[in-house]
Amino acid sequence: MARNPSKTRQQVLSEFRRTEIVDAARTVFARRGFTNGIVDEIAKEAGIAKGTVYLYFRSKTEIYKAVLAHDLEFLKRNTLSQVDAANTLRDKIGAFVRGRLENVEAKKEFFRIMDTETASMLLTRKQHREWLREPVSRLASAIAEASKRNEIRTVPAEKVAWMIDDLTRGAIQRRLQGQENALPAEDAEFISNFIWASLAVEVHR
Amino acid sequence: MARNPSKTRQQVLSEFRRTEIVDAARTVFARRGFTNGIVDEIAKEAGIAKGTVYLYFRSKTEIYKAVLAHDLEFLKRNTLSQVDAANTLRDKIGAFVRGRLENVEAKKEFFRIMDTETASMLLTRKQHREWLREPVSRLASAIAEASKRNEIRTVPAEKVAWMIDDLTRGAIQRRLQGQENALPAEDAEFISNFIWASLAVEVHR
Amino acid sequence: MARNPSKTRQQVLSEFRRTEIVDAARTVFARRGFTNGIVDEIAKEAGIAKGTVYLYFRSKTEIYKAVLAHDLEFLKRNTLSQVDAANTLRDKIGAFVRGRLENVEAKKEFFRIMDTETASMLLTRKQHREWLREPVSRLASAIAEASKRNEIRTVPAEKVAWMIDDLTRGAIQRRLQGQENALPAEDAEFISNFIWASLAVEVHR
Amino acid sequence: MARNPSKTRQQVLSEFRRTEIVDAARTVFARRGFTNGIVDEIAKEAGIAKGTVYLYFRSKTEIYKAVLAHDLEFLKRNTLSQVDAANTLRDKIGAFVRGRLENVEAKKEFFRIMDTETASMLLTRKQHREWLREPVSRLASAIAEASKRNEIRTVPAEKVAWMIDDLTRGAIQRRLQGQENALPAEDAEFISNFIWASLAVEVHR
DNA sequence: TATGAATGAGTCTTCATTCAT
DNA sequence: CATGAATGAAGACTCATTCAT
Repeated sequence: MARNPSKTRQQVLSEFRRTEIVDAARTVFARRGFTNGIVDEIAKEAGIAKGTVYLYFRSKTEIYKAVLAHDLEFLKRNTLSQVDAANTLRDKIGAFVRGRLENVEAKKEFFRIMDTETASMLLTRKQHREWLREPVSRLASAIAEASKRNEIRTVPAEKVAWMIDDLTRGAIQRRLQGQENALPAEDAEFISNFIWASLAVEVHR
Repeated sequence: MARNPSKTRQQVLSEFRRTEIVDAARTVFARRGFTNGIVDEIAKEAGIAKGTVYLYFRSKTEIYKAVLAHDLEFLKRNTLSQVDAANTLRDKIGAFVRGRLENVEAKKEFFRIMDTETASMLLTRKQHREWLREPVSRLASAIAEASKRNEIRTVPAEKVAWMIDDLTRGAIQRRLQGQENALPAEDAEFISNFIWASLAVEVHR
Repeated sequence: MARNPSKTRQQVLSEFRRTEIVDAARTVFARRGFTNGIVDEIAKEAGIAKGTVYLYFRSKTEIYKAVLAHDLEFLKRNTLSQVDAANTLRDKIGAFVRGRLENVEAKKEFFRIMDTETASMLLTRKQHREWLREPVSRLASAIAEASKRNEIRTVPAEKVAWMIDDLTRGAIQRRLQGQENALPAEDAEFISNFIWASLAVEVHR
Repeated sequence: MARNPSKTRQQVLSEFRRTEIVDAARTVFARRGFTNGIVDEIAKEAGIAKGTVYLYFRSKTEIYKAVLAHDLEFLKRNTLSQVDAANTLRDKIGAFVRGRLENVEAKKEFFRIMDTETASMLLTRKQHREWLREPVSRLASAIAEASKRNEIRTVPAEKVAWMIDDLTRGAIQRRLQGQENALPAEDAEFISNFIWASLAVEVHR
């Protein structure tokens, strides 16, 4: 609420510009990919001049990284908070899948960028891990604990967590391609149930 | 088996060159992606001059398509034959997953190319479908039938088939990133079991 | 006359650059022809970088067209105004021939380009007609009228007009080759008289 | 009739091939111009392999020169013999103009090549002069003599001869462009008469 | 001789980045 | 800070010429 005294007017303005550029870049990169996404087009999309872009970013690659950083950070936070908010493993899995699928429509452009050759080529392995791996790890922990509590059968938690991620990614991809017309929530529900059915199976015996 | 007598020495040589170029291109595209894979580099990799490449392919794009066509065709045939050879649904699922995972080491470069934005942009939707969708559809049919025969619970066959594909792809990706050190067969086994556990569940009730 | 207030500084500068490039291109194309006139050479001749050329013209062909458009337009206007200013047919013929010959020295490069295979291949037939044909047609009309008024013998006006054009072009070519050392005016005078002598002949009977 | 003993079988064959190539080249150059006339296309047109072309000609340019040499030589001889065969100046002029115009249909390709930037750029000034100038000079001599004999008014013979050449060229060009549908002989007749009318004029007074 | 596959120099064109205003 | 004109390195593609067979 109170004006943060550490941020000067300049800094606020500067960050605002960076955000504008990142937003424009997201749109352009989603439309054309990294190589064909032209700086000029980003500038136009942002309503500024090409040169201005270079006042805020060292290079086209930096812009791209900024887009990824911003969006992956968002995705990470978002997923983490939703997973953390759920109490049972079943709900955590549901939260993970639904959380992402429900974001697809709103974050189409981001998801389109994510699955790109360039994305993985430009990020440090470390960065990539941190962003993508952390939510999965959180899920893995929950799985491990549930396993320990015998709520589910014994499984390699990490691996299963990644599999949940795989299923979610696949669903997202098909959604982006217009190959899926069910509601996101339904879709998520089905995936969660499918996973749960497998995990819970031995316990039910 | 029998030597095709209609193939002249020329044709054989010509096909050999095409193959050499496709092989070189696969390596280069896997290393750099489509845009950064320079024709000159492909030529060098193939041990020929740049101009020679253009004797066999009209354009860089055509080379890329040829790589995909060749490898996807292989993948399709391979998967189909293995799936068809299996008798039960459980085995078919196993064959699908294992068939792909066991290929990863040998076809690393191809799989690296596959998951690329460019791949889908350059292929006709028709081709893409035929290659990627057909094995999945085959699996879907088997699922549908097993469902009808009450071997598994009732599920949307197509969707589940795609999910199996998703899980396989994810496993392949982690394998390519060196994130997985289990044997492919073990990995495949786990995935198949995981799926089967979910599908078979209600029948056990 | 009045300075056009709608032209911004930018537009003026931009038009200036275009003109510079067109001028440089004229020189280069006259020296080497279209195919051998390299864009880089045009740029150097204009004292700018190669890339800059492409800020003002979409392609080498467009530059070439611009040269032709500019020069043919000038030639057309120039010829038309001089022909129109003359009162009698004899004077009109004289104006046509002299008008062009007197331009040779100043517009050497342009005339060198004009007689090129490429010139006609790159222009729309429509454009070509408009520029080259219109002055000839004007002359033809004058001939037709003079013929009707019995100032000259009866001749196919259009054909004779083209013949006057032929004679002028030939004279220009020889001039460009240094094969002619008479003054342009003298040369023109001789040609006009030669034509007039033929046209007027039956009237003298 | 008798076999020329100085020509070996080899030489005959060799000359035959050269002619074939020159013929093919004429066709291709007429179709595409020098720069766009590809050696490969010439070879195909001649029904031989590309490499073979280089057994007979050092370079593409040499082929082009050979085409010009052959055709200009033919044109020169043809014109000279027809002009020489005529007795009066009037007939000589008629022979010159008609001789060429009647050849247009048969030698379309050659005439199309002739009026090309490249033609003049590749020929030595000397060669060009010899071929184009000689027939004109012959005409000039006839004019000079007729002038001396008072059959025509006094004119600069050389210049008038070139003008006759100009008119003929113009007529040919329009014919090649399909802009003229009169018979060649009629066309030639009109031009000759037009010239003669001018030359004879003062004599008639 | 004849072939035609191979070569690589030469050109157009694009676009990330710089810099004078 | 903002601009957008200018730059030039980089890359796809063509085609005259060579050369092994």
